[in-house]
Parts: sequence; structure tokens; C-alpha cells
Amino acid sequence: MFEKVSADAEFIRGEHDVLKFWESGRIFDKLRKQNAGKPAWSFLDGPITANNPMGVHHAWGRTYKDAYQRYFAMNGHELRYQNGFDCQGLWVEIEVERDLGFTTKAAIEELGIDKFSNACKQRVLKYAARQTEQSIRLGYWMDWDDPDTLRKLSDGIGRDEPVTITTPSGKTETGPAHQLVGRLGCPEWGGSYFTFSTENNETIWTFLKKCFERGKIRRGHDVMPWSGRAGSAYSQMEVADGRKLSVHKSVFVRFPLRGREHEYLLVWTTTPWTLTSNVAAAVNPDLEYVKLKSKRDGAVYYFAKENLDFQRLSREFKEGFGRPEWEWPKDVPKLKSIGQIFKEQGGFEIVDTITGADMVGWEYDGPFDDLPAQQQAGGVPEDDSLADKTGISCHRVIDGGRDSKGKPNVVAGEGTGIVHIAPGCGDIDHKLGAEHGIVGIAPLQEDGTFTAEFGDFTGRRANDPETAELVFEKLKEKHLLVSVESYPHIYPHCWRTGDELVFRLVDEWFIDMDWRDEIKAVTEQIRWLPEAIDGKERELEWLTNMRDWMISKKRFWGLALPIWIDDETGDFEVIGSLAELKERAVEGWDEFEGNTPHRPWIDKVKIENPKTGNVMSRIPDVGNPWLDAGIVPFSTMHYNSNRDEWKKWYPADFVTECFPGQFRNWFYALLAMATMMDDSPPFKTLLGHRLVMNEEGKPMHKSDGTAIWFEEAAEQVGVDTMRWMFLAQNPAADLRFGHRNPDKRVTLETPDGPADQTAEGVPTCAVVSAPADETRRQILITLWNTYTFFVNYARLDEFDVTAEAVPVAERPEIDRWVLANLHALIQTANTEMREFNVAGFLKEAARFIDDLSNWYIRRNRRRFWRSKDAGDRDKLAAYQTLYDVLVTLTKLLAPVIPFLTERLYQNLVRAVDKNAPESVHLCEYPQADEALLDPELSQRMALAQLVVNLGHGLREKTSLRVRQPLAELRFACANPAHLAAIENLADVIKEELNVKQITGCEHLDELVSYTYKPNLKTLGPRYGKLLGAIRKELPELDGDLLAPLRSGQAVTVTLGGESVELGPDDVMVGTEQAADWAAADQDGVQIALSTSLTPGLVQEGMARDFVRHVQQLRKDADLEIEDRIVVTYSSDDGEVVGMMETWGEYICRETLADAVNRSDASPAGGKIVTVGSVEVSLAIAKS
RNA sequence: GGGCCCGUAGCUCAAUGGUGAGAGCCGGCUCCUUAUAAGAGCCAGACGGCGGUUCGACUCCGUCCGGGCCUACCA
Repeated sequence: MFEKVSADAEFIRGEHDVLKFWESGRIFDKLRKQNAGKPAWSFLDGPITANNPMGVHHAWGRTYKDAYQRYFAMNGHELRYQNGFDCQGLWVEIEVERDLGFTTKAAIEELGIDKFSNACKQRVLKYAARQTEQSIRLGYWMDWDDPDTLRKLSDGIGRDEPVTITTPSGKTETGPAHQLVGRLGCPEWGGSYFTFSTENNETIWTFLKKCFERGKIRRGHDVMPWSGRAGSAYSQMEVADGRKLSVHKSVFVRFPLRGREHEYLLVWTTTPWTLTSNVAAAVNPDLEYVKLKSKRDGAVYYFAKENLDFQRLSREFKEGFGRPEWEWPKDVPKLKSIGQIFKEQGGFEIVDTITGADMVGWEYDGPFDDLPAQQQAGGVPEDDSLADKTGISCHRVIDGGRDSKGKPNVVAGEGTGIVHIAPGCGDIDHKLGAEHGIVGIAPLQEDGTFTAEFGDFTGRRANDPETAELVFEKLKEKHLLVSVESYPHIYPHCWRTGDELVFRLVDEWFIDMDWRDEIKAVTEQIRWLPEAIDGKERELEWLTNMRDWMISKKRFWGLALPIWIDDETGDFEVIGSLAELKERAVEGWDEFEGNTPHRPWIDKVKIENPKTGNVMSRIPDVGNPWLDAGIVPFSTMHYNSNRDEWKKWYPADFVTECFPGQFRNWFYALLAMATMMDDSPPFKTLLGHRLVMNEEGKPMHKSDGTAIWFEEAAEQVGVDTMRWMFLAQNPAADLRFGHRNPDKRVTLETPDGPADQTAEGVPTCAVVSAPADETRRQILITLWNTYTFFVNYARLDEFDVTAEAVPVAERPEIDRWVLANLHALIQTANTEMREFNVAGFLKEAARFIDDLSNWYIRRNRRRFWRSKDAGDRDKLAAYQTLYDVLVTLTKLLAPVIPFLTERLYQNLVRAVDKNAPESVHLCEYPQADEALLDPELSQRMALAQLVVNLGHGLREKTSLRVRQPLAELRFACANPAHLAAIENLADVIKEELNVKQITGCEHLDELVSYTYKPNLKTLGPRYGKLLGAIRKELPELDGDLLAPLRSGQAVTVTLGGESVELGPDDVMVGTEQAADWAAADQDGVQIALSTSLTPGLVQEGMARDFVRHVQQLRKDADLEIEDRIVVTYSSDDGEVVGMMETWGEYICRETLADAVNRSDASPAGGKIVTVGSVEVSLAIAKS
């Protein structure tokens, strides 16, 4: 028999119980075994950064992943269940550096790259273990590694003693930890994939080799965004993620023109440090320039005419910089125009206007020609081919030229129309420098400080504000400083550390992206969801605009780029596999062997240049981390090791990730790499979703303590509740979760005992989520109450689930109704889940749960309460129907709320049938039985519900409480079929509305009057302008003229002076009530409720009031349902006394009273209650 | 700068070239209830502004105002 169920669901405790059950029962393993060999459904997991514990925002995407996997598993598919951890790259390095207290790359080299790489591996393993535990708590079913094994490996890294582990597939392996770690996620072992695995790195080599063979790998000598802190250049993707509004000191400087006494170029820059490295000045030849004479010192300035009065950043001043958080900084004054600046400096006059073309070729003196860098032949670093030139010798005005789209590089507007060119400090500058054959001066070292050739600047940081001050000071000494101001603009920062980037001339490696059209063609073949986002367009836009992919990074922990170079000739080769490398190796292989292909071990291996016989070394750079994540459709599906297996799983059926940023990151890397590898889409459908926000739609921040840790939400809100909330959310919109109160500490009840901080030592705080509370109250609690109702009565009645089923056709209509709705829900579930629209399914499911509880059970309570009678087929039908509904619903919702459904299933099914599948998650997903669908019945029931609603409304309007019985309800329907439908359900309506009689009528003419309104939709097209008159006059016509319309006949009337033919569809009929009847209508159903009260009805109403009050007293006194009582009341009122004569027996029966006694005095402890309109003192006592 | 989306009730969101613009939450009121921490009903409350097309516009078009998103190397 079923276990007794308590009224309190204890959702969270239940979740922990279920987790234990799944683990001890090895349910997930059984599911995999059960589905082995069945048709594959391929999900590809986007790797999560294994660098920190999960927050609540990670749980949204992971819930999608789990729910769809569970759904397809229940539908008989084999799945891979492979979670992924993103393990390599700067983000790990930064955190490890922080732990070690390092601030420079030199410190890492001092420690030893091997030790540093090991520390990175350790950190990744540590947090992979942590995230694994958290994911398990979420109910996320994956082929997880044992977290303790991961920690054991983490501890073993860097030690010589071998460790022994058990893999998820059950194998026992022994070896040095670093060797084992390189094989994590391999097919023989199972478990999560780690992007640092040898397989993953090696498959990227395969990709890069293909790029190389197509001639797409190139070395670049370019000015790139650079972080001095990280000692690394940043790719376009990273820069896009790290742009911030910053305020810099910008400066107007004058460059003295050679051979023109006291005449100057006016130049402006936001990066004063680059002035040290100025080589040339660029103008737009087509632009007009003014010659302005300053009254203060008689100096003459040249700059773009348009800029004289140009209101700089006026729009930004008013509207900000394009994002809500990028408003104009409060402490920055509005910018002055150049005219204003000169006016404030004593006034000016315009002497002349010339064109840029006139200026090209003019020579000038640079602002820092005293620096050795400016005087060095060939520039800095020296370029032998330009040995006849110095920075100083190149100072002249050049044509700024045009970009690839034909737009001029130099324009008027911001600045002065004369752009200072420093080929060692800017991207365009560098290109212009090369075009014009002028030297470059690259001032910065790896750490972002000036090199030795820069005098007082040497050793200073370029982006240090003090460096800018030094520039201003020196300019002032030289009388070259015109004006300094605070200038807000969007400036690139390190997206991870927030450090400002500088621009530095570097050698980096690129993949040429001139094959972007191939990637776009692949992109077109993919289904991008949700449609409202139009992900395809976003991706195509990125693919159209992206630049070549910078894949190198001058760092330590990451993919070892497989590029070997001949230092003497510059020849380079890309190696495609470790086997190839071994074959080509001429030295160092022995030293490398047994290590993972990371720095420093891989760097030992040298090959020979076949052309020259020189030894080639690997470039020291590591790879862009998106290579690591982009290769996973190949590396994790064994592209290199088992091509048939790969074909079984590739392309993935489904991918889902949080989309902001990913169009240029993971999605891009996947698409580019799959196009190069196989010219095919790596996945068929992508579901993107937005972000988790606080209740105001604002981001939650780690820094101010408002970011919610996963455990805080799990143990306070409950995982099932969260999952429903996540899955019911529109993925195209931000989810407003709620907030964390950092000042309100709470102690969480966890299975391991109370916890007041996370594993990382962060205090646990109160989490408030209104949408979660609503979800729990309206859905989970309602479902639970439905379940407890069934179980507790079924126990009393000893309901036997094995009893022969009452044929559905023989069950009452309301049973068939709920079954019909159930099967409609099954249909919805299957179609929506296959469309990856779980929210659409849950909307209907919520409605069904509500109907089940508040209509089906509410209406059928008395069938369950009836005393036991073996021959009661109607009662059996009720039990069988409700049981069937609950069990099916449990299975339907299993992918969504796996914990609660498991609890229900265990008690509803397993407790009575030991042969049933051991877990709800081992069941087949329900399929709709079309024979049970009955849309017509659903519609009829909806009509009954409509009548009840209308009736309640009328009672409210006429102030007639439902306890007051009424004599009659009459109704009529526009559609005759509805009449019978409602009559069929008359008992339901009678009881619900407390009326004695329900009568269906052809019409309610004698009870109501009718109003007529034109149907504009049908009449408009036919009568056009006449409509105004029709609208006005039709309601005023004599009702008799229009009466035939109500019986479906057409009439012809004169309206607006013209004859108008009206069919039944052309006129809408409304009702108004007559005396003693209250009427209402909706959707073609009219009802009229008799409002006249006979003395008998009044008396009965009083009796029911009396009963109600006694019941309340029973409840207040905490009496048991079967306790018998004696009722005492006092009242002289004749109506009450009369009522008691007629209804006393009824009252006794309903309240289990042995007697109802009248007393003259108010009984002790009596309560004053209102019976009808009379006050009565009432008391009860146990008899 | 370029491109896109959105302005509907106090809040979160629907729908629609046609008469009374829905729902949930919140609030006020009433009712029902021996499964329910539930439920039912009523009330209050909205188409950003201005033009145009149309018999009729919240809907289509234009424009302004206000939000948001994407994109961009403006020195």
C-alpha cells in the first residue's frame, strides 16, 4: 500500500533523499544501460570555466541541458552525457598568479613554468570537482567523475608517487597524476572532458595543420591591444568583452613647422604617452584647414576648419555612450570647442583657409626629438632596411589615406583633422608607416613600460596617469602644450582583470579569415533558437565583420601552438599530431615523453627544417582558449581515434548556452573549426538564453555581495522550484531571479549538517525570490496537495491499483474530461519538447495542475469520501482516473522536476508494484492515446466552468452569498449544441452555484431584454462609410425587428437611409436583466439567476450558515473528523427558532452533533455569529 | 557612426486593422472550504506624443520623445 504522506512537502529535504536514492540505486547507470544501442541523440556541452564555484546564473543553462537530455532518454535514445570543463587560458593563469601573489611574468619564469603549469592543472581540477558536486545537487545527470578522484589527482600533480584512481567507467588506473590527468574524459574511462586533455590539444593541432595546408596560418607584425600586467596581446573577441568607459587626460599639442616661423600643426591625442614615439602627422587632402592666429603669442595654427566650432562629444554628453551604464561621468565637464579654447586664451583671428593637400609634405619638429629613440637610425627596434632614416628625419605631413571600405582615415570632427602618427603605437599608424616607408618607434616592453631609449620615460608604465603628467610637464617646458582636458571614451580593458590595455607592436600568429564565406554557408544550415533573437543574423554579422583570428598568446598555460620555426630563415611548419612530431623530432623527444603537451615540456622537442637542415624550435606562444572549446565536436567525439564513432555523434543534435558574447566566442569557434575540419555544421539546433538578473532586471555582482551562490539558492529556494522557474522562462528575456541580502546571514540545512559558509569560506546569506515563491505555491504545492489527497484517501479505502479497470467509456463524464485533458497535455509535452520549447509545455502543465486540483478534485471530493462499498464502481472509477492522471503527470514532468516526481513515483507506483521500473527516470515517456482525446468534451466542460463563473459573478453583484440557495438558474445558448452540453453537467453547476434547479431554454426573452450591436468586421467591408450610421442606429431599432436574428434568420432593415441586409453573424446580441432575475452573458452563453427568495430558501440559507459556523468551531477546537458534539445556541429570534424546527436534524447530521440545544442565556464561551441576518451566540462541546 | 528591437494596468507579460484591449503578481472587497501553506468572484488600473493612410488604427506608415540590444580601430 501507499505510504502515508504528510501535508508538508518538505521539498528540499526530499531532494536530498532522492539524491541518495539515485546514488545508492545507481539509477543513472541503469538508465544508460537501458538505452545503450538505441538511436543516438547527441548533445554537445559547452565547457564551463573550471575556475570558480557555480553561481545561480550557471544553473539556468544547465537545467535546460538536463531537462532535454532526460526527455530524450525517456524517449529511448542513447546519449553521451559528457560534461565539459574549460581548463586552459589566461583566466586560470590570472587566478593562480593571484594565489601565488605574483604580478609579473618574470615571477612565473622564476618559479618555473613546469611548476606554474602544474598549479594551473591543480586549480582546474579542484574547481571541476566543486562544480561537479554542485551540478549533481542540481539533479544534472551527466557521466560525472567522482569529485574526490579529481581532488586526489589535483593533490598528486607535481609529485612523483603514482596515484590509483577508479574511472567513471569502473576501470582502475595507476600512474603519475599528470599522466592520468591528460587522459581524463577519454572514451575508455568516461567522465567529463577537460580541454587540457592530450586528445583535445592534439585535435586542435589537426585543425591548425589543415589551416596551414590551406595557407591560412601567418605570422603578423602588428600593433595589437596589449596587457602589460598579463604580458600578452588580446584578440578581437577578448577586446570586445572588455570595453569600458574610461576618462583619460587628452591633450592639444602644437608641432612647430620647419621653415615657417612660429607656425604650428595643431594635434590632439587621448594617449599622451604615444607622443614620445611620434613620427609623422596625417591630414585628409580633401579637407579644408584654417590658419588661425592666436592673439596671446601670435602663434599660427593649422587644423580642420570644421573643428573650430565643432561641439565635441555633445551627443555623448547628453545621451551617454550607448549603454545604460555608460553615462557621461558626472565629474567631467562638457568639452570645449577649439574656438572656445583659443578664445579663452586671449582670442584669435582666422588668417587663411587651405586644403589638406596643400599641407602634405610639410616638415615639422617632433615634440620629443630629444629622446634617443627619435634619433636612432632605423627606428626602435632598428629596421635595417630603413637605416638611413630616424624618427626625426621622417617628421612630415602625410596623406592619411583611406581604409578598406574607402572611408578616409582622417576626418574632421573630434580632434583637429591632423592625426599624430606613431607607427609603433597604433594599428592604422603602423599600416600608414609601412605604406610611406617611415620608421617605426615602438616604445613599450612586455610589461607595458618604456624601453631604454626613452630618457626620463624609461621604465615608466605607459598607462600610468603620472606618465601623462610627465608628458604634459615636458611639453609645457618646450612651450608646445596648448590645452589639457578630461576626455571620456570607450577604451579596451582586460576583460578578466579590468586592467587598461595599451597598444604595442608585437609578433603574433593569425589564421587568415578570407574563407569566411564558407563559414557563413555552414551557419545558414543551423537552426537558431529562440527565433526572437535571430541568432543566425547575429552570427552572420560577426562573420562578416570579424578580422583575422589572432591565435597566439605570449603566456604559459594553454594549448601549445604546434608551430615550429627556423629562426635563421623564418620558415615555419605546423605539426598535426604528436605522432608526426615524434617522427620529425631530432632532439628532446625523450625529455618530453610522458608529459602532457604543454609548456615547458613540449618546448624541448626540436625538428629539422628540410630546406636548410637547421633546427626548428616551437614558438613559445600558447593558443587562444576558444580554440580549446571550438574543437570539442571533434576531440570529444573521437574524430582522430575512431571515425565511425565520431560519425555516430556528429553533428550534435542540440547545443544550448547563454548567448551574450558567444556569437563571437564559442559559437564562432565551433563554426570556424567545423568548417575547416569537415565543411559541415557542428550542431543542428542551438538554443540560446539570456542572463539571470535581480528582480529589477539589473545584473547581480560578485563584488557587492549580490551574486547568489548556487548552494544558497538550492538550499533555500529548492532545486525543483528553481528548475521549473528556469524552464518556464522565456529564453529570449532576462530572468529576474530575485536578490541576495549580503547583510542577512543564514545557516543552510545541508545533508552534511548545518552550513553557514560555502566551501570557499563565503558566508551564506538570505536569498529572496518572488517568482520562485510563486512557482512553489502555485505549482509544486498544488501538485503535492493533489497527491496527498489521493494517497491519504486511497489508504483509507484500501484502493487496489490492480483491480480491473472500469472501462473509460463507462466512467462519468468528468473522468473522461480529465483524461482527455491529460492526453492533450501529453501531446503538447511531446511536440514542445521536440521543438525545444519547454516553456510552452510548462504553461499548459501549470494550467492542467490547476484544473486537476481546483476543478476535478474539488468537484469529485464526495466520490472519494463515500463510505467503503465493494460494489461502488463510480468510486473505483474516480480512484482509477485520479491515479492514472497522477502517475502520468509524474512521468510527464520527470525531466523538469526530477526530485519531486521521483518521490511521487516511488510512492504511487513502486510502493504497490515491485515490477515497475525502479525510478520514474527509467520509465518511458508517456505518449498520447488519441482515443482518449476529446476536444469536444473539453470544450463542454469549459462551458460549465463558464456558467459557474458567470453565476458567481451574479451572486457577487446581487450580494447573494453562495450558502444562500436560489431557486433556479436558466440559460440559453447561441449554439444549440452547447445547450445539451451544459445540461449534461447540470449537477456540477447546481452544486457549485447552490441553486435548486437548472433549466436550459431556447431563449430568455421573458427574463431579459436584448441589445443588438453591429459586427463591424463583417459589415465594414460591405458597407464602408455607411458603417457610422449603422453603428449608431442599429442599437436603437425596435427589438422585434431584429428578433429573428436570434433564431438564425436574416433580416432587412433601413439604416442611414439605406436598406441593409443583416445575417445572424452581422449582429451581436447582448442581454440585460429583468426584475427578480440577474442576467449575464459571455461567449454566446446567457444565464439568468432567480434572485427572489422564498421563506423556505431563506431558512435553508440560515441552516447552512449555522452548519458553517459549527464547522468552524469544530476546526478551531481541533476536533477529530469523527468526534461527536453537542451544540448550544441562544436566540429569541423567531426565524432562527423556526429554522431549527425544520433543519435541526440536517444540522446534526452535517456537524456530527448529538443534539442542538437552545438556551436562554448566552452559552459559556459562546461565539457571536451571524445566521442569515440574525446574531446568534453559539458554542459546542464534545459529547 | 551603422543596424535592429521595444514603449500596453503600480509590476511582469499577451493579443488584435473592428465594437467591451487579455492574463499573472500586488492592493481593496466579498465568498467558498473537515485535501490544500489552496481556491472562486468582484473592484481599481494601460495602448508614450503628434501627424498620415482607412468607414474604422493600439495594430500599417512617418516623425518626435523614451527604453533596450547588437556593431564600430575615431586618433
